[in-house]
Amino acid sequence: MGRGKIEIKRIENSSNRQVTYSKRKNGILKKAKEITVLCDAQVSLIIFAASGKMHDYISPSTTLIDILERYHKTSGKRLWDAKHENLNGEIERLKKENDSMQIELRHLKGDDINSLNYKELMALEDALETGLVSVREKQMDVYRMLRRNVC
Amino acid sequence: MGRGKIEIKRIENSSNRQVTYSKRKNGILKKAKEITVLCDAQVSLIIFAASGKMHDYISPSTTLIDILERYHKTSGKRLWDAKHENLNGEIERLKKENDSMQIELRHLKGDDINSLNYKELMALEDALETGLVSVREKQMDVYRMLRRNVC
DNA sequence: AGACCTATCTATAACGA
DNA sequence: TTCGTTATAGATAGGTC
Repeated sequence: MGRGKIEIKRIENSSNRQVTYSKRKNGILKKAKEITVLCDAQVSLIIFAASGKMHDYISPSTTLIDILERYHKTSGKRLWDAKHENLNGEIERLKKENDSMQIELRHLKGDDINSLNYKELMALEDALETGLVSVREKQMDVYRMLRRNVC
Repeated sequence: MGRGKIEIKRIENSSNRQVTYSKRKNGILKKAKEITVLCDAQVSLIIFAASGKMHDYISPSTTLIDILERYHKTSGKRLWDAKHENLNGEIERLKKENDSMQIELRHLKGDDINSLNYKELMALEDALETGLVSVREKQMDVYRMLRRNVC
């Protein structure tokens, strides 16, 4: 549709590609509006350029959500169901992580340790001693710094 | 584009409207495919005829879900229902909880304590000492139990 | 409903400023 | 780069079968 015929394959020259994108994007948007008016159609059109810029058109008689619901019903394809499952999975994972950290924290604070065996208690003691050593060293560092600044 | 020019307004004759719908729908689908190939664009196009029939095109390099997520991010418009928002909210909450527990755990183990001030270091020392006392008491309990069972 | 036809209209590729 | 401009390719309205 222009001075020369072009093959339908990726336009290698990036500035031509950009120009063509912009023109054709406007063309498609216009067509979408036209079919909406001419034929009582309901259109949802979302275009992302390679650059990341987005353009969209949703027929004014409807909403994107409405179209997606109808899409879901008509095609049977999952949209946010799958998304929901992913989210639920992540929540499960986070909860487990949370629980085990909470238990570990309580143990370090000396709570809920009745169920631990002797070996576990020894490991816990080690961890606490190591922590205590580090913290006391750091305290001394801070203390020395303060002294030096004062004197 | 044809034997006669037409105004862009609803086509009153229903059979003409249907025919025009079918032709233009094909035209738009073709354009969507073309811009995808020519310009590396990613398109999601869903069309409902007044009759309820659906047609769609999603660029093969992506998925509708992916496009909707990007749409959500780019436009800020909500697409998902309240449930979805709640799930996202819960994930955020869990992640924060997770992060703060992780930090607390590291502190108790004597890691990453450079940023703590003297007061915080003292509180940490207290916590560790309390924990250590509890753990050693429990160790003694277990030890006494073992002795009693042996003798 | 399609599928094909074709005169006409529209979109746009290439170019220029 | 982003406008206009213009020659041409492509889309399609109105038809026929």
